[in-house]
Amino acid sequence: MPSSGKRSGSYNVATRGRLLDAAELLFAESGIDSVTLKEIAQKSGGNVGQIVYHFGQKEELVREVILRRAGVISADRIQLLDSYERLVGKGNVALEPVVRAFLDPYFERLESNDPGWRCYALFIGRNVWDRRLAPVIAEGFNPTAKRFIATIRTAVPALTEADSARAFQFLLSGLYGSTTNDTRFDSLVEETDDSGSADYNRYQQVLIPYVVGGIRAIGEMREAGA
Amino acid sequence: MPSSGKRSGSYNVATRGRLLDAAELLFAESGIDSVTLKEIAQKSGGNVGQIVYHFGQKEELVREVILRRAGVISADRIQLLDSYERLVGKGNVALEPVVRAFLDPYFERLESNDPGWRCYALFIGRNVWDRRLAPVIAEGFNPTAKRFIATIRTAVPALTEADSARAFQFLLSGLYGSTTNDTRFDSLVEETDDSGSADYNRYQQVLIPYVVGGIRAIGEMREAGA
DNA sequence: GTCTATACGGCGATAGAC
DNA sequence: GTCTATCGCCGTATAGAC
Repeated sequence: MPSSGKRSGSYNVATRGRLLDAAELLFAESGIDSVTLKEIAQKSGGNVGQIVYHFGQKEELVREVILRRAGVISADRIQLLDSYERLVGKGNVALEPVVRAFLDPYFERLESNDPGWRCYALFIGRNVWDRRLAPVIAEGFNPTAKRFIATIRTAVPALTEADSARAFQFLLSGLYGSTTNDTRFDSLVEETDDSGSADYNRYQQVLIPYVVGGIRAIGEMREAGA
Repeated sequence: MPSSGKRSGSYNVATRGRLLDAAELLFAESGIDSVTLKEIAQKSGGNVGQIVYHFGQKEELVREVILRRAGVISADRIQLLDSYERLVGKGNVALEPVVRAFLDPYFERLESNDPGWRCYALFIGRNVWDRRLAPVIAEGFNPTAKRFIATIRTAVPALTEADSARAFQFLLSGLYGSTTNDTRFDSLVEETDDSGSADYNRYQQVLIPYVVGGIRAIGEMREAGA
């Protein structure tokens, strides 16, 4: 990487981006392992050698697919939380705005024009708990996660630190369960007038009260002395 | 399949079981695709040919690993729900016992002597939303799921059918989030005195109030007119 | 009926020609 | 910076031993 950054070559950056886009799409459709490097190359209009050149091995390609958008979404979340804490004071946070600061940016991106975000959500949701991805997931998301775990506890002081971490894990599970699965939901609901496959908005509407109510209930249990 | 069932051969059933056990363990450790047939065969004390003979292809082996225990856990859940409904009357069910009827059998098996159940839970939790597994998962779990979705709605009548289905999906997500992830939880909690890696009981204690409180909150939102 | 031995096409990864 | 040749290993299929 000599002088001009993006320019030398102009190919470099563009090719990387196209390869990442293609990989993201195909990983979302079929999972990491079912997708071959050849398919990714074809989808991007390139060839296998380019992937090897730019990413070395498949694992690194996966890594960059994850981290590329993880940074963006994490910045959104932190920015919202910062703004809110500055307005109400760090010790005066309420639970629902904190939960919204975490969830809203995700749903907002899902409804944006860039369809890559929807692929990303499918891919991430289906692979969050994959052992092999744990280091990358942690690298991309743990700093923000720790911040939110601490803030949830400030909002609901009756929680222990472990309670708050588990509550956050439930929050994550609910989010990924909402954004990952179309087909199974459709097969569980008879009436079809409500199940517009990718209608994330409907999930968001029930997920937020669910999470807030759930976390409050844990706090109430602790206050009752359990 | 002629006369004697299990006997001709005694080998047949035992080999099948060993292969399924080995596959279950390895799938839980490393995921379906990372595990090779050779590894499964070695772990079971056999060879690749046995797998091909008994299951034809890897996909069918996966299928039988899933369905073997799905039937057992589903029967537990239905039996508990039936008993409860008979005692209080079908129209008088309360939310928490219904949630418990679904969650308790799972946690109970997790704490049983058979470590296969813990492998199964890790495997299922990491792969519930896998597209390729959707048909098998539906085959094994949907009948019970539909029953619980309907019963949750009886317990909280303010829910729409779609609400109840989404609530059930959150319930599932929370369960699988609890039983799937050791490492990430550990990396999010500083103090180590509470995080005895596989302490499912602690998850169960907070998951039940969380789910019940969350579903109630959705119902209250609907009653408030949203 | 149960299992072993062997062969085949396709994968990810590597090295090196252009 | 791009592409081809090659390697070892994978899942699968099959033919035949017991």
